[in-house]
Amino acid sequence: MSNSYPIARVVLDTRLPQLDRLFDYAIEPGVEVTPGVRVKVPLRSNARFAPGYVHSVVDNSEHKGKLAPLAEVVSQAQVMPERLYDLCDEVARRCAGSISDVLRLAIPPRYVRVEKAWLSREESPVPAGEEADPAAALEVATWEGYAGKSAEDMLEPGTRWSLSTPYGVVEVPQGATVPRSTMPIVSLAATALSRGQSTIIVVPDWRDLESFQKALESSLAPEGLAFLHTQQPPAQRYQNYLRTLQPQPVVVLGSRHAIYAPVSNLAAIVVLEDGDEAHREPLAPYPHTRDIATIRAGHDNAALIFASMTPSYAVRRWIDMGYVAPVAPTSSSRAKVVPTALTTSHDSFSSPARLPSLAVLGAKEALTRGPVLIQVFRAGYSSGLACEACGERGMCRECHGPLRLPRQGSSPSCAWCGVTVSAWSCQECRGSRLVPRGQGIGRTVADFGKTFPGVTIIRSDGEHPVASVGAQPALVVATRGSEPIAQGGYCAALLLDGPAMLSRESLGTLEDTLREWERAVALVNPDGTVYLTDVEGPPALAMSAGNHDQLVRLELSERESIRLPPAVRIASLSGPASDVAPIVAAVIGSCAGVSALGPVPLGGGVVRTILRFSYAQGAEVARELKAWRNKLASGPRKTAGERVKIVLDNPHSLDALTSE
DNA sequence: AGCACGCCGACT
DNA sequence: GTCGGCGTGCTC
Repeated sequence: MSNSYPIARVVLDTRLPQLDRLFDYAIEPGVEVTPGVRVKVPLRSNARFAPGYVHSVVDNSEHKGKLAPLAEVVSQAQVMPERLYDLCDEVARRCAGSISDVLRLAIPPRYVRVEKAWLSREESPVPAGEEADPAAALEVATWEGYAGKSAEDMLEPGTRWSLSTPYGVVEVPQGATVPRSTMPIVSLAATALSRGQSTIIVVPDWRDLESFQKALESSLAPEGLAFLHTQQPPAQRYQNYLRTLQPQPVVVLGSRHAIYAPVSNLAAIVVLEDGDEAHREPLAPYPHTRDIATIRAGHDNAALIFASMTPSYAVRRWIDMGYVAPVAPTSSSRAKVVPTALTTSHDSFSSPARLPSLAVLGAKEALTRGPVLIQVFRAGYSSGLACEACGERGMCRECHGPLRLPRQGSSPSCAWCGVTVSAWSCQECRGSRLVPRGQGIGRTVADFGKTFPGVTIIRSDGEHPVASVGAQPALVVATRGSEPIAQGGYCAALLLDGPAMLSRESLGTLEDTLREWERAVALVNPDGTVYLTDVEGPPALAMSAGNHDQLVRLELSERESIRLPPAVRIASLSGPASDVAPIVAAVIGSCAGVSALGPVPLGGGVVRTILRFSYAQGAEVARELKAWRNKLASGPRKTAGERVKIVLDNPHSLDALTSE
């Protein structure tokens, strides 16, 4: 079979930013090449071959000069459809990164046996269930009242929503208990599926994966489901990826990478808890699910749904701008939240379990009926400086960044802009001495045993997570983010270590803390009580009222005035000072209104500068940063290996000196 | 990254 | 006179 279009435009799978463009190769007679297939191409020397994907097949080339022929067509599987290339291209441009880096996140590694079986699937008989209605019986996941919105309204193409998920837990037919928050999302996905359309659900972590998997499997036929997550065995991941290439509608559930699943008839993208750090990709070019989802919803004209107990700062900002519309359950039954101050004044640091008596009494009473959750903060967090007199955080006058002591006995300096503070005075109380803040208190299970004698204690933490517990009375001590789901819901919860959580030295502290509290509250029965211990002021008021709007708006307006994300966009540049400085100077020079924080020395001649710019300037700044990065990559080899690392829009860049 | 081309010091 | 140092630049 000869080819009428003899030229293949190829995107190379390489880590070299200089090669981040399409290359033309001649297709030799008799070689069958279709867009999206994996190929091997010669690069500079015939001896070496680079892997790549065919972007398109054309009949003429812009390239002056002789075209080398494709070395090999790896397989006929069209794993990079044009729509996926277009999505990855825009993601790369937004992050000032290479498209091949993004493609590497989107397309799982090839697994030959799986691919061969998939390519010959037409020859194998269709499974009996395939022709059955994929959106079979939906008894549990019915659409509960959402302020006059129907599931159909939410699936309207191009609409954007912030969906407040309901509290509590619910039992699915197979007997598993899942958070009730899964229900409206499963219902939306089922509605789309019954109309012959696909949905992508991206969740932050393994607990949500498990819950949603159970909820989806209890409502939908397995033919209509595809799971894509990072901890999957490679064969299974590739199998499910290939499944999403098929035209049949599907509900894709997964972590970060699932957002790229190349389904062709996308009705909706659901991002669960977009404020969770796990939605940021730790590999270059560090895209965030929220941003990829926004780009993709635009490309696919799909509905975009940010589902969470409480909106993230970024989504709150979009709500206030009118970019997304908030929807909340008509009737929400949330457990009562009672802030309880410490009533005892004994030495809290040596006390075995530093608990207010009201909370202890409440927990003891609840333990006669069922499980009680105790949420604790994991030990070891970055401690900063605080006013010795009033405990207020030590902040930089110039940019409101956290103050650090670079060396013992030296003057404090700002971790964000590097300014050294010679004579500090507290803005709250005029105190003049800064002292290091204390570390979190490591509480042991044995400590709780003393306060609650004779009670079964179950521990769940990041290293040894427990997914679910039964309905029997037990004290479930869990680090934040590792709370098991209790059958029938918890009868009560104690949220401990609030002060430690809130004093974490990070831009995301309040947002993260509110989210982690609410997710614990959501696991408690609506008729249960949550004791928020030792927390006062606006956070305590917001939690007891069950409404964070005012608190978050206040925080956002402050960030607006001091130019911090998400009110502005940021780019973090770290690397040798001799490389960072000219980039910073050039970007500031050519894009009016861009300002820099830093450079801050990171040690070893490496510095970091944060650029701040408006959303309107984003595309221009990203383009310029990418051009600089490519220029440096092909520059003198002396500095290679420690090139400049560019990370866009990661508020974490502002957190610690050592991060990134 | 590789692997070319390219313009200055000690060698058969 | 050449052989070869690796600085700079390109890869269809």
